[in-house]
Amino acid sequence: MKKILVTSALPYINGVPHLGHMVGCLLPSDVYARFERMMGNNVLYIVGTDEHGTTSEVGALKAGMDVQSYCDMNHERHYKTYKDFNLSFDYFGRTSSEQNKEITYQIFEALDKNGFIEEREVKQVYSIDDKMFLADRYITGTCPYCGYDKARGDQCENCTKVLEPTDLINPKSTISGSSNLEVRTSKHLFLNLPKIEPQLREWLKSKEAFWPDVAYSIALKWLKEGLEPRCITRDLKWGFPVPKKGYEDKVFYVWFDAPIGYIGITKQWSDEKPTQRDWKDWWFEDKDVYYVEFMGKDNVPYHSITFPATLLGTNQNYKKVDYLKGFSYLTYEGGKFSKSENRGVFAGDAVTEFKADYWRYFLMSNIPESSDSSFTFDLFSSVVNKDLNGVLGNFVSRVLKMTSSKIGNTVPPADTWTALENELAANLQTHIDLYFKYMSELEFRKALGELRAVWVEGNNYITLAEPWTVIKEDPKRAGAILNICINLIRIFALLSYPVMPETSENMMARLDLKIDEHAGLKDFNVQKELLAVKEGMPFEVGEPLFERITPERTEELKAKYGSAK
RNA sequence: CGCAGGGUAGAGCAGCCCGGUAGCUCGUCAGGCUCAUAACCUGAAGGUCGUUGGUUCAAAUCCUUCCCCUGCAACCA
Repeated sequence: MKKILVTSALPYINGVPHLGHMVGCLLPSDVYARFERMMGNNVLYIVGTDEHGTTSEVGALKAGMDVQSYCDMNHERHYKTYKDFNLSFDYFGRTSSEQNKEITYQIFEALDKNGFIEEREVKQVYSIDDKMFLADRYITGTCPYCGYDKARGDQCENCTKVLEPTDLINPKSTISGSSNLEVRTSKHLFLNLPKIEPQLREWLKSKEAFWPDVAYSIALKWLKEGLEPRCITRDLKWGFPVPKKGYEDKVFYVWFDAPIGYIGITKQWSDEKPTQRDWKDWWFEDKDVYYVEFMGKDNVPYHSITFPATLLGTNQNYKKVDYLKGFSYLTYEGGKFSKSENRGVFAGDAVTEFKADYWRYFLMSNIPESSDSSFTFDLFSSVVNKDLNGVLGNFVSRVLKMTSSKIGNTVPPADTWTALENELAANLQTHIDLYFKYMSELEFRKALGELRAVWVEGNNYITLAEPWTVIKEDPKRAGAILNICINLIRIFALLSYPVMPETSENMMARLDLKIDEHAGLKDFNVQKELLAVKEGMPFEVGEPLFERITPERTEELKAKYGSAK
């Protein structure tokens, strides 16, 4: 039994998660966690909200709330959304927790003691009316190059030139609109990445053969361009106060404590049952843990460079990522998801239209693994109607309805296998072996392709075996064929569980069975599994597993979610 | 010359690392079946593998030119 630690990039507290966020880290991490549990492994799956930073402060200000209550409220909102998608995390924590504070301090002090922290003076824009330092992007003005009047202090969106806030003509705070700004000097702490680089380089090299291209090449790019010391403190109120003399009025930069949040949240989890759980069993290199991280490509530099460097710099043997699964982006009907423009499907709305499993299956089978991919309702409808209804749902329906009407509502007896059953078992075993292989290698598109191929084997078998013809001459043989088919339903349910947990439970319930979510797929052998549902066991036909999506409904959805450019 | 990823049948993807009959799903067309959800099964048509030049007996695959899409460019997360 392997110990597998799974984390998804922590969604930022302010954001409204859309399908792109779901598919870009949260959903695949859940599918993987469920799969590895089913394989009998000891999985710890950690998610939570990333809460610090200017954006929450500003968000709270706009909502007229204090930051803590604002984050409390949004934390609940995120939690509910992910529960609606059936994410099976062991703990949904917060980067603002006491536990994370404790670990952040511990790591910081180790880095400081080891000489990886240095002081530097930084010039920054201060807004006198807002009484705060402004991050570059919270300053707008006219671009000196192209004259665009909404250029941000970090970059002009119009001409794409990278800017300094001081380049802007007529700079203003985007928070209050005030132009009462001045440049002030402030002392900050930096993590000396160049000093850690040799260790980091060596560690990263060991991942080259294993990580997906998207991840490794991005990490390498940063090393090639040369690392620079990275500022880890901010002049803000909302965050962990810096425990160092002269820095009492500053907090840690959100990107310093956010990834440490994986550890902090694990401690939140273990603090709930301190006699049974220990975060230290998961977070040190000698604990024999396999650690897999999921994230979008924008997050890769932080997880492949700065966070590992932070951990390496402690010299405390903290667990670092073994496999970094980076994803590209999902675009929406050819453009970007945008809450402000009301374009795209947001996670909360998605589950009001269709149950989570529709989205889970669709997103996993079209996950942006090698390049960006596009969500369209045409494709969504096609996948739901073809794969879920036509292939899987229809198989369950035809088998149970036929058995019920021709034989009765108990499982008919099995019989000696013919060449047909032997061939079925052989084909299934081939696809299932590949399914397991691809799942454990985190090749989701390929894995989902094999899952679908497994379902097709069912329809293929029943077509070739023709129980509707055989029953006229040989009812016993027809019953044996249907016995195999009912066993196939159970097998399909077990295999589909990581992707579509609700549907799997529904399928199993029809056969009066339950899913074993721990080890249900361990030592899976088709020959044996095809005999699991025994003669005489009762079953229910039930309603269709999925609803079809009509062309009219597809058009309605497109209109409702703003697909028109 | 900023960097990275991508450009393969009408659509969406695999194959590229380790050159050697271009594969899968949807869609289209034809056939089969009638247990089932206008579904299921089988077969066919459809591709000068973005572009230029090169290496090689042989290039989607290796090197090179240019073009297009996406993301990043370190104080937004």
